[in-house]
Order: sequence, then structure tokens, then C-alpha cells
Amino acid sequence: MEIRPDIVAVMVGVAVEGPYSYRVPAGMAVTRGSIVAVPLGPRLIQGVVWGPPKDMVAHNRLRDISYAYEVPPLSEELLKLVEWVARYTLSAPGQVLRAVLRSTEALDTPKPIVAFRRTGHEPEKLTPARLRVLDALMDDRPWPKAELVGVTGVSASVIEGLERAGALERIEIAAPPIALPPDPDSAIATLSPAQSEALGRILALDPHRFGVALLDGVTGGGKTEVFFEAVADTLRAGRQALILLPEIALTNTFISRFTKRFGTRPAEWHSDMTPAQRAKVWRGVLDGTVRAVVGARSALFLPFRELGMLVLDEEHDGAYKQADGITYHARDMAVVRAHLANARVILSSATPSVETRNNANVGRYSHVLLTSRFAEAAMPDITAIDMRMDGPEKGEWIAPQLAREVFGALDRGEQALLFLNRRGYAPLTLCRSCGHQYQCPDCSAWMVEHRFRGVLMCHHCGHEVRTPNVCAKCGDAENLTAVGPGIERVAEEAAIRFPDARRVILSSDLGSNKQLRERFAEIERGEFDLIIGTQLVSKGHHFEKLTVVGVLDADLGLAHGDPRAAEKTFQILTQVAGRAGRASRSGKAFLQTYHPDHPVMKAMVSGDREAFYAHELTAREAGGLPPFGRLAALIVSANEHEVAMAYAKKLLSAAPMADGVRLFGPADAPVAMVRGRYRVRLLAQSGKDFDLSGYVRFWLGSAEKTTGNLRVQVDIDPMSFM
DNA sequence: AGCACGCCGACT
DNA sequence: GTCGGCGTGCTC
Repeated sequence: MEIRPDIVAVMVGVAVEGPYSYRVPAGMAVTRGSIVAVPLGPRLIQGVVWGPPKDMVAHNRLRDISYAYEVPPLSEELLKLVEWVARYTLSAPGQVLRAVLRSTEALDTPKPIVAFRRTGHEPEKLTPARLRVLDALMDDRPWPKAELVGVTGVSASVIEGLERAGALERIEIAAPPIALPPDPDSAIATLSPAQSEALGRILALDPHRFGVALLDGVTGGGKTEVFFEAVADTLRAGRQALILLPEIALTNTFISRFTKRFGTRPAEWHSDMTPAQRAKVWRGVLDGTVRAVVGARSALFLPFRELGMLVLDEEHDGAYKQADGITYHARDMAVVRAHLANARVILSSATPSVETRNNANVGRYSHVLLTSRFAEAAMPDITAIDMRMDGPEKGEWIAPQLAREVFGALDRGEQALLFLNRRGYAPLTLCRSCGHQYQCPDCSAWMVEHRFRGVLMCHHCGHEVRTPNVCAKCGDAENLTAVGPGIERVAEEAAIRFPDARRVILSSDLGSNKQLRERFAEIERGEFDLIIGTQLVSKGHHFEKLTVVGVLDADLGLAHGDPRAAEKTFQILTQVAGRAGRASRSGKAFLQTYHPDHPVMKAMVSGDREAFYAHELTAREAGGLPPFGRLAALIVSANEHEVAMAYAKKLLSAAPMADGVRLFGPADAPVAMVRGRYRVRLLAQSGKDFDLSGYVRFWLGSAEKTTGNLRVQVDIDPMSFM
């Protein structure tokens, strides 16, 4: 094909099959990776120059690139990542590119900051406010307007008045960087011998090549200090570093630890930021002024050009799986990006995912065990409370033994935690007169009562109704009953049992992220005695005075026919139990369970996590499940159940034959209807060396096209069967 | 992703 | 008679 330097392929940030060809106007210089604005239909959208044109487009259809942004081109590694993720997840590359071009404002020239300086002219009228401003500007250095307002307490109009009077002159200065470069040598940590050894093993990975280390050690064992030093090593070598945290764990604690170590706050990337903040970080990452980022999973697509290290803290955490838009697992994609960038990866966890443990077992990842006698001594003593024998009275949720232990902790001036991974007051509202159960009109799920807010709420679609006084079906006013506990109900029981304790409830629907962060800070300062919380409390928080942890329903999560149920339960129980006992105090954890003989419970009680991994790996291998096999889920949805099921059956019969691929379904999803759409699942299973993405792509390509409201959603490596 | 085009129900 | 519902297809 003729190479035409005046025509290039541009990947547009739109879900189209591939790049489109555009003319490069005379005088414009672009290269692969250049970020450009192009006309598409009636609009102007952003895209990235992908290379020479792929296909021949009639000349009369070609349009000109509108302009090229004056920013460095995206790195080759990032472009390859976009293609890889698109291919793997069966999404359009343009759609993946949108995850990269997240911050459109970032491409505009940064707005300079307006500052003022004295001219020397005295204004004719000198008011007290004017004097304060002139005093502040005594040293003739220009001051940013916002700072001037802050320091003097005057309004902006005073400053503008002085400018009009000729006493001040306006200067535009370049906006300061969003984050100062972290100093790798600011406060080098004194590592314990075990930490030094762990660091040594991580740094033994060739810094110029791809390599993964599993940093495996108990909570509180000092993993953070170790990976900070590894980050410092990367920064010293002049490369950028990315630390990913599960969304909710972006805590002040972590940020301040980073700040202490590196002498400056890291650049952050998460959903709470304003567009302006995002823009600064994005641009800084691209132009290289930002050297280290602490962020949530979407930070994986930031435009680093010199990425040398990726850290995934709590690598097992389910929050790394993204399910809206493109469906990807940030841990797996991080490994892919590191591979493309010749960078090192640290996967850090006290409860590594079974996949990661297997990669370490077979030597694909370096298994860096961080043992800490100190931290291990503080590991809690775990007891299973058999709910069949020693459970609480009817209508109560805290077993007598657990209640005694909580009293003990409170008496000693320590903290206790009651954990239940279920939001709201009660998962079901039932009329005892007629048997009516409140269900979501649009989902096959019960309406969960949220008593604080006075509503019944569907946890799948957010649908809400006011908590009824009389049964919607029979009109009986007396017999509406809350069935089962949620965290609010546990709090109610705790208020009765432990009236003198300073209690706090932690649940994602009881405040904004900011409020929750403040709540965590208060707990860390010891302002509460009894913490009652959901999943939130399990993540990365250090409560020094916490010595007793009670898990009210350790079985929650084991019930579903989900291949990862045991793993997820093991991880959350370990994380929650690990909250108990820190520093000088040893702790106790209690698991209320109806299945004390389940392998997960036995591993927890005996403290033998190796037994759990061994058991789980054996079971996975026998079932051909990940990491010994691959899974891909196809979720067919439609407004009518029959339509979805009929199409799923057609899909199944259209499936190409392939050696080693097994197909299951179609079956109703566990929550068969969500937001008024019925969902039917097909599951493809293959060996681990089989290109299952490719197979599914071929399958869907050869199948009858969907019409109407039928949708097929593909989830490669599904984490749950919901 | 948008946006227009086009084909079937209730209304100023 | 048309306003507008959204299903379908196209954008270099």
C-alpha cells in the first residue's frame, strides 16, 4: 500500500471498530501518539494518531485533522495497552481510548495564575483594607490573587480597585505543578531485617525489564514501607511510579504516610477529584512533571511516558474489577501494562488472590514473603461461634459469647468492632398477615429497609419507596416485619446492649467519601469505643485500640454458587479479623457461623492460611477453574425473559466447535432481573492456554445479530456469577 | 458516544 | 392530519 504521509489513521474516542483516516493539513506535524481533535460527523472530538492509514478511504470522504494539541505524544506502551485491553475485553479500541483521554480539559493550555505586584504608586484613597493589601505586598514579589485574598481577608474587589488606581499591576504567572516531585531520599525508612530482605528481593528484579513480585505479609507487617522504598528506587532511576489502591482505601492515612516518606504530597487520582484537579494531574503525568501517582483503578490508564513501577496495594481486592463501560480487572491489566512498559510490578496483600498465589507458586512471580514476628504475634486469636449451638436469642444477632468479649474490651478501655457485610436495617420486609414480601418492581431482589432514611431500597437499581405503614397487599397495619439483620439493626441491638459505649456506624450509604474519611480519622484518634460496620472497615485502616472483632455472619458470601465464594470469604474474614490486635495489644476475633467445619472457617480458626490456599488451588484445578482454566461469561439481557432466553439458546447452538471449550447455560442470572431487564447467562470455559477472548469474538461475529432491546455483554474472567 | 433518519401511537 | 417515541445506522 502506498504510504501517504499526508493521511494518517486516527483512533477516535468513540466506540467504532477501528481507526479512521484523516488528512494532515499542510504545516501540521503529527506522529504516532499525537493527541488531535478531528471532525466526526457534526462534532469535533478527540482522538490519537495511530499510524499510517489502515484502509483506503475515498478521497472525497477524507476530512482534515482540526488541530494537534501541544502536548507530548502518548507513549507507544500506552497505545499498545489500549489495543491489548480492547482485544482482550472485546471492546472497541476507541472506547478503551476514552479511558485514557479521561480529562479533556487537560489538553487545553493551563490557565495562568493571576498575581499582583506593587507598582510603587500610592493610591489616592487609603482604606484599612487597601493598607492590608499593600502591607502584604511589601516585598515587591508578585502574589497570586487567591493567596492575597486569603492572607489579607479582603475581597477581590479591593485588589481590583487598587489595580484601577494604579497601585498594583497584574502579572500572569505559570500555574504551579499539582504535585512537587517526590524526593526519594527525603526520609528513608529504617527497615527491619525482614523488610530489608523483602526489599532486596524486589529490587533484585531487573529494573529495565518486566517483572512481578508478590509482597505477601500480614496486615500491619510493614509492607507499605517496603514498597515505598521500591518506589523510591524507581524515582531515583528517573522513572515514574504508580500506586493503585482499592477506591475506598484512598485514605488520608495513606496520603500522609506517603507525604512523610517523600517530603511532598503525591498526585492523586480518584473519583472525588474536581475536573480541574484531574486535568492538572493528567497533564503532569503526560509532560513528566508528575513523578508518582496514588490512585484508584482508573489511574491505570494515565498517560505515563516513563512508567517504571506499578504497585497494587491489596491486590486481591474486588474493587479492582471494573464492570461499567469496559469490563477489566485492573490487577491483570496492570501486569499487562508493566509488560509493555518494561516496568516492575509489586502486588501487595495479606490475602493474595488465588491467581496471584499460583503465579508465585509456579515461579512466574517472585514470592516475597514478609514475615514480622511483631505483627504475627499480634495476629488475633480466632474463634468460631457455632450459631447452631451458641447463637443469640431470636431477634438478636450478637451471640452471648461475643457480647461478653465486647463488654470486656469496653471495660478495659479498648475498642471493639462488630462486622456485618450488609447495608441497611433488614434485607426483607414481610407481612405476617398475608405473606407479602416487598420486592423491587424492576429487579428480582428484595427491597432492603433503610430505617435511618425511612425507605425501602433496592440495592441493584437504587429504586426507593417510603417505608410503608400498612401492607401494600392486604392493608394490615400491624404485621409488617423486618426479617434478618443489616448493619443498622446491629447498631440498634448494640445501642441496647452497650448503651454506655461511644458507638459509630460505618457503611457506604451513611455519608460521602469525605465524611467517611473524617469518621475513620475520629476512630483512629480513639473517639469511639464500638465500631459497627460493613466491608468498609476491612480496608487498610489502623485502629490501634481495637482488640475484639466480631463477624456476625461469617457465612455471608459462601452461599452463592460462585467459584470465588470461598476465596472472597477467606479474604474478607482475614482482613476483618486482622483489624483486631495491633502494637502491644493482642486481639481476638469471633466468627459467627453455621458452618464451622467449612474449609474457610477451619483455616481461619487454625490460622493456617496455607491450608486454605492448598485446598482452594486443588479444588480449582479439579474444576478447570482459574487460574488453571479460563472463563468468559456472556450475559444476554432483554426487556422480556423469553426474548433473552430464546436468543441465548440460539447463541449456544451457533457456538463454534473448539477443542477444550466447554459451554454452560443458558441459565437465569442469580439476580434474574435488574432495572427491568431480564438477564440470562452463558458461560464458556477453556484451558488456560486457549485464546478464549478470540473464541468469543469469533462466536459473536458468526452469530445472528441482536435486534431490538437485546444486549449481549461479555465478561472475560468474571469475578462473580451475579 | 451523539446525532439524524425513519416508522408507528395520542394529541395541540 | 402531525408531534414524538426510540430502534437502527453512520460517522474517516
